[in-house]
Amino acid sequence: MTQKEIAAMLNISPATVCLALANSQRIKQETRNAVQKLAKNVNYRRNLAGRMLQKNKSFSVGIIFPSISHIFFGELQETIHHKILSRDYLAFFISAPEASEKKKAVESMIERNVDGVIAFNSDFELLKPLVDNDIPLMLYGGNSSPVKTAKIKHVQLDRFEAGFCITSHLLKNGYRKIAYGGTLNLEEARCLGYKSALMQAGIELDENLATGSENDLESSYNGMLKLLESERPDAVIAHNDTTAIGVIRAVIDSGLKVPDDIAVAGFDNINTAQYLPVSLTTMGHNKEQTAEYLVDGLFDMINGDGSATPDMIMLKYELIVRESSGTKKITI
Amino acid sequence: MTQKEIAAMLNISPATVCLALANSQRIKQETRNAVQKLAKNVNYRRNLAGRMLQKNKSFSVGIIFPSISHIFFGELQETIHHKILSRDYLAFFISAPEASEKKKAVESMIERNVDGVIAFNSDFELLKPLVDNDIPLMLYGGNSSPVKTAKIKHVQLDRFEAGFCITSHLLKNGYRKIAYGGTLNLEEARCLGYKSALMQAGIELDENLATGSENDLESSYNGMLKLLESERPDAVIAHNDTTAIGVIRAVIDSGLKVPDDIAVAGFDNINTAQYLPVSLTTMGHNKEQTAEYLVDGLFDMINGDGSATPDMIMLKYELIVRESSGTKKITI
DNA sequence: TGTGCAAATTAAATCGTTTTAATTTTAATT
DNA sequence: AATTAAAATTAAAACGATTTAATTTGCACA
Repeated sequence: MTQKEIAAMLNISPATVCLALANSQRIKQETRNAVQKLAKNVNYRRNLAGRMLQKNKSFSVGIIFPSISHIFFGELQETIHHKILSRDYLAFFISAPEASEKKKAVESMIERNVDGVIAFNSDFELLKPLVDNDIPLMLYGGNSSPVKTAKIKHVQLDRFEAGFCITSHLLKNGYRKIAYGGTLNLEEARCLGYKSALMQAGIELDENLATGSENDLESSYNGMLKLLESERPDAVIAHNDTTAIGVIRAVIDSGLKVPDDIAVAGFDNINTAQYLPVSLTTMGHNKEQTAEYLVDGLFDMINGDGSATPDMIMLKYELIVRESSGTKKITI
Repeated sequence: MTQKEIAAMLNISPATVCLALANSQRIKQETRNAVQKLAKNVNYRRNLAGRMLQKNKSFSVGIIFPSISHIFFGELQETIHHKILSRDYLAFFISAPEASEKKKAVESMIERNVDGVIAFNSDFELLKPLVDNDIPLMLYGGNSSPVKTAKIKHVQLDRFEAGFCITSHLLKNGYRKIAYGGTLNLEEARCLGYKSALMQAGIELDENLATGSENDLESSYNGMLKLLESERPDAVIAHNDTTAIGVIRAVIDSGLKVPDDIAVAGFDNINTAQYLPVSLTTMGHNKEQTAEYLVDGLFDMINGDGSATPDMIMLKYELIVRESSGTKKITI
């Protein structure tokens, strides 16, 4: 059923139908009622393709994740999704771990005329085509854009501070031999914070004291098992909470105890963290607020000039101490 | 940049450009090359709105979940997503816990002309408008459709068997007072299997022996704490793995041990289940295979007549025994 | 130099909605 | 009844890609 057909049924013009459906004042109340009533009766639903073409908008936004199955992003997705839906928009979620997939995702978004994009931890270079096509872009983490446009906003995360804080926490509690659960990348702020805190305590960073694993469960579990064959750290800072779960399990399977033998901490404060049999010490931040800023900021750029929301915010992490990091037992 | 503009630049007709871009044999190789080369140079990207309108297809499918943040669905989503992407389609994921939200989601899908829908655990009645609009529908769980069309397929889950199996497992290991972690709904197959196994062992179902909680972490945690105030089951069958995590934590916080004092089991075998500090006994099934059937079946209906894939498959669960269910210690 | 046939190209319509500018209708005023 | 202003409606074009049917071009052969 199309507007044209409705028009024919009522012996009026398609233009009138269109305006009446939009409840325009230009159309007599009586006519509007008639159109709306008939539309309802015949189950009319406007065709978005036609609308998109005419309006040059798609009423959808794209969300590019490194991985949807990463629990933390799943949690964010739910909230983001909700806020987008309430604006009568729909979201294309794309999980694109690899650069080549990200590139393809970006092409897809342009083809589909998305009205805006939120991208997580992405290399700006890959997102550039969006900017070239004047598509509002909201960045979360990742490297910051060298370009300054009215159509770009950022959520930065104080990962240096977070790495520093969690390391200091462990140091304060007496742990000295603190390993990194994941790939120790000294280009990354989190790792720099870790290094900096160690240095301040007079401890030299040992690059071998890391699992070197990917950030999934299996890999971090295996990485930790392997590390324990040659080293015996008294604490581990995991790249994130999921990684931490793998690390803890490896400690247990090596016949050791968390936190008595080895303390473990993560990042993100995923929902399960506090309910784990060994609850998890972690650096958390407010996901609800993050999602809100991401979506509000994006729509500010889509519907307005972007001036109603800040161009950048810096998210602070907060230390959440739980069972997985106790106090180092002094062995005499 | 549009096809028309490219046509103007080359002094040929838009029709030729369109055909050349589709690499049609009808166009001379030489012309095709010229068009494709120019298109690449000027960064031409076809506009999907125009294409949608003409083809009456959207090259996108809708996925309706009860909740994206439910870890199990997150895991499925990743796989499904991947398989859809590889077909040059995009997916709208909608998380719609409430009936009203599902209804809205369905309207959205129709408006947007999705080429097919996968719906999880949904009441068929709510999905009916899709069928009326001839949109291929793939159902996972939920109540089965009373309608038989070439455009509907099902994945059924043998939840009765699963409930029966996990309960039998616990009974066999000596547990007698087995509670249900969640809302005991005797309309639901899982619960019926539970009841049936109990009956077979000569145990009467005690409807009070349930936490009565929702299926999120917090609610199941609180529900279990509450239950422990009045009852002391020796095992708990949780509605799913996430629920099980909440239950286990409640047991621990009540000063009891899993599985020594209380055994716990779940459903779904989420990725974390085997890595938890107390690894989880659960009823699992092959997610990869599930996702494959869902997507293959859907596209079989979208692009073909649906005859290449079965109209219904029944997924069997498999018992995975881990630490959370030990053997009941005999107290003399 | 035509004739016929195949190959290559194109004009024009279509998909459904929206919008602008123009037209028609209605009502009010003289 | 004529004039004018306001209100209501509408014709027509536009968005961009695709497709069908028609036209043009090229080439081989007589």
